[in-house]
Amino acid sequence: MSIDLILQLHRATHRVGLFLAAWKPALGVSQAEAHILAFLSQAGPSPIGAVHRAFAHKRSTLTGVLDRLETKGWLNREPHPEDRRSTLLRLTPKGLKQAARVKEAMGALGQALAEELSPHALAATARCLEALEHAAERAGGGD
Amino acid sequence: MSIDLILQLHRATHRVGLFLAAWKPALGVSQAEAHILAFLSQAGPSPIGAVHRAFAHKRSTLTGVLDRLETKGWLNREPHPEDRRSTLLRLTPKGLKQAARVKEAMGALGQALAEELSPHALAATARCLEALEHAAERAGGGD
DNA sequence: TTCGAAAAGTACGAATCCGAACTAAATATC
DNA sequence: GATATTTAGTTCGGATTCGTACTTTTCGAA
Repeated sequence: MSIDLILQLHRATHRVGLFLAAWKPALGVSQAEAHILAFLSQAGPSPIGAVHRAFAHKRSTLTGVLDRLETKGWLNREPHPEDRRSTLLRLTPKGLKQAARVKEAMGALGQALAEELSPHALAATARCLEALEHAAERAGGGD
Repeated sequence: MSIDLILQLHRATHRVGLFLAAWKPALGVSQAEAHILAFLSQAGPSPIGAVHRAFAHKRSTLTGVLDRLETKGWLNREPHPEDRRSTLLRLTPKGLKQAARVKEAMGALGQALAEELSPHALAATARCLEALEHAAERAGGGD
């Protein structure tokens, strides 16, 4: 029964958060901040909208998180060269260093996962999550 | 690479939230409230600790959510007959009705999922999420 | 039996997140 | 070419969540 799958999804999400919070040496970032650091370090400089689509945060939430990251000196907002409405987010060297630490923590979790599950099972899960996103989006979760 | 899996997990979680928020007729409950209603209607009267373990919310968060549900008349706190430290949560008839609506919405999402994925893939995902929980918990996410 | 953890919850202020209204630039329409 | 719509992002006040400290009860020993 797939209601359980949804409940399980949320439990797993919370536990990932607890794991990152317990990581030593302490990361000193909230979960949302960690995600955005990891995302930007993989995707390179991106407009805010791309981050929004990547995580489905509320836009106003994103503004706040980005403010915090900018205050900490981990990223800069710069004008988008091709669209004056838009803002480009770029990690600073300090931000890149911090992102590396975040990815290290996430990688450790991935490592632990890989010890328990086959690559095939992991790939199946990625597909399932993707399908879940699509299903939720089509069925009414625009924004 | 499994960092992406973690980022994807959060995106999927957010999208499920958007789906539930967009459900018509409106549910009028937050995500956390919806989860707890669904859980209690499946598990029956439970102590707060069981709900805590089921979702890995912070305990203080749980107190607030339960306060809201109690104010709305959807659940009661009653003393646990066998442990005077503990409190038993019981859905009221109104709460059960509300839980049924929540489960209907979740079921619709599950339905959409089932159209895209085989039962086998869903089962693989459930196992993977379980492994993820265990990995995160063992590796440092106690509470 | 009594004393020291450990477990179950709550209280409260701080941090975070969200909804609604807003500005500004790009695009479509007439 | 003027105007309406869409897109990108922010602001602000309220709702939610969290961290820390606290109370009460239970359990395990000395």
